[in-house]
Amino acid sequence: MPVHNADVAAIFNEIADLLEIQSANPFRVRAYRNAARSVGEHGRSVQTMIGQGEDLKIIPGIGDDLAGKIAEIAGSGTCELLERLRKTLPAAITELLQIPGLGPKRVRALHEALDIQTLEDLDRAARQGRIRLLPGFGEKTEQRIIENIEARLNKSRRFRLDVATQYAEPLLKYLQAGQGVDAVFAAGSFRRLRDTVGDLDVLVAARDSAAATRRFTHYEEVKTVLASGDTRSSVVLACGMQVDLRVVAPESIGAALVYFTGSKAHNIALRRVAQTQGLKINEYGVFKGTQRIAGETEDSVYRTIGLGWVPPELREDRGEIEAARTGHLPTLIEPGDLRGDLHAHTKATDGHDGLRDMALAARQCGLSYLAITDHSQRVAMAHGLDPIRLAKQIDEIDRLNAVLEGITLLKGIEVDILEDGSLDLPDSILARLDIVLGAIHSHFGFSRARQTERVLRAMDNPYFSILAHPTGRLIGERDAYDIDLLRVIRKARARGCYLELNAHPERLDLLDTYCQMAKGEGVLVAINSDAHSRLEFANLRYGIGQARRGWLEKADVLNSRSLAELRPLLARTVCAAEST
DNA sequence: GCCGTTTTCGGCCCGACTGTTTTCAGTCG
Repeated sequence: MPVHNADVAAIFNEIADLLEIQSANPFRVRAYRNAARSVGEHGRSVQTMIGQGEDLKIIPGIGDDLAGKIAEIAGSGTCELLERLRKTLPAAITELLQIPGLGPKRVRALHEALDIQTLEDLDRAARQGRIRLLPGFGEKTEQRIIENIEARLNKSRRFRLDVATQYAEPLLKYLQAGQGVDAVFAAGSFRRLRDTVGDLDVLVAARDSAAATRRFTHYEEVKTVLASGDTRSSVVLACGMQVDLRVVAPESIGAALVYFTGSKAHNIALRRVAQTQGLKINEYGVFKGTQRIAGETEDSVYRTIGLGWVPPELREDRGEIEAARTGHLPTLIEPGDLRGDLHAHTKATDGHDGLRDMALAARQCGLSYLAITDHSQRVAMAHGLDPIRLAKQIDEIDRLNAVLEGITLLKGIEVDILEDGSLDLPDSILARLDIVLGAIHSHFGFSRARQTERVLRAMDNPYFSILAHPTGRLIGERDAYDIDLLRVIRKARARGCYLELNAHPERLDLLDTYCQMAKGEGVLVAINSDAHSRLEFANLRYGIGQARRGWLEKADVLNSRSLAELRPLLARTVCAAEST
């Protein structure tokens, strides 16, 4: 049974949760969380590494013990420590930690005092008013628990794109190796590079559909077969993700791809266009009466109804049909278009690697400049920089730039935007930087008006360059804070500053629709990795995907500029503010 | 449980906020 890095990460996270509820050494807990993140984001499969005799300890945060546990998980699918912990605490108890406001201490108290083991137990106890009676709990907490459980039940489970990728890629490879299989494609939201994926849609072009279907339902990660017919089948994988398979004849693959890539809205719009021309589109092709006139390729489908081929990322019925008809489809940004990265951390704060390693890794990814933007002092948990430590880092970067070849480090900061919109560091030190990212890391609950004013005021600072992760969302964990982004975008234009599209797959923030909005307002977007280790520049691919969904072209992206072109664009911030 | 240019032990993540209290524990980032 293949074990993916995401599986190891899930086990380590569960161990961390259970240890925390048991009040274990917090540093031990953190070691498991670090390891979960590190393994989950490691570019190479740990199982493959073990198979090839490689040392797991090259992964940050993995030492002797955890390397052993990874080997154990890779071999058996589980871990003795986890099994032991599950015997002392009910397995479902970790899901209680998902409820905002409930941490390890309260979960433990709820378990010990009221024998609460599951979300259902929790919901019942809250509605019966039993929780408010416990020491340390009150009416407000009880009410919040009820609300948060409701919010949770209404959300169907979706997988983050990077997690879905880890499960999808091996499955696609497995199906491709089947006998008589012409081609295999992922379709649906996965192909459109949506930030999360519900069900995975897979398309197989094969003559013998029964054989292809059989191979699919016998995939070793299949837990449940929901349906299994000649051309269509659905399964649930061990990880909980549903996969829908459709097998079509090779001559229909183009039409099937269009149909199963969607989106639904895009398909409806396409069919409407066809209808006006007396044509019909379905998953088998484009038809004039009963005669099939296209369908082998996607391009043939679009061309036959008078449209240009639409990149999958644009297929949301957000204007792409009209653009395809009039020849105004954008030439979307490509991974190779990025010349630099404007957001990265080092071990001076919460990153894993030093300046030099980060610089070399960025160069390795084909980038020619990298902004070092560690946290500012307010983010105490990350050991944020105060003016003295930042000044030291500035000097270090100067020294390093003198010897580095093929890459330039920019001096920057990810400075906290404080409650009143002021910045967490004095202008005297910001003035020495090449770039200032402003970011919100606290008070997510402000009203829309207050949150918006806070950010607008921050942009008044003449050194402010880029608003980092502009909505603060963490996919599947925390909603975006309430903010009027159109006003923010217009302010950015007036002030000569920019918005970030944070490429980390748990953020992908700016969202696609706001990218489109920024583009419409003439504000450039910076696609940044927010790398916390030298391995995380690979995340830029997810940022590019989201940018493409947001219609961004090379010219719309700040860091598609060469360093020489970039510098005046960053300098303009000061001029623009001073002239206002 | 990891890590190491004060290196094999002892440090690692601490300030702010909330809701509960009446001086603070728990949670969050």
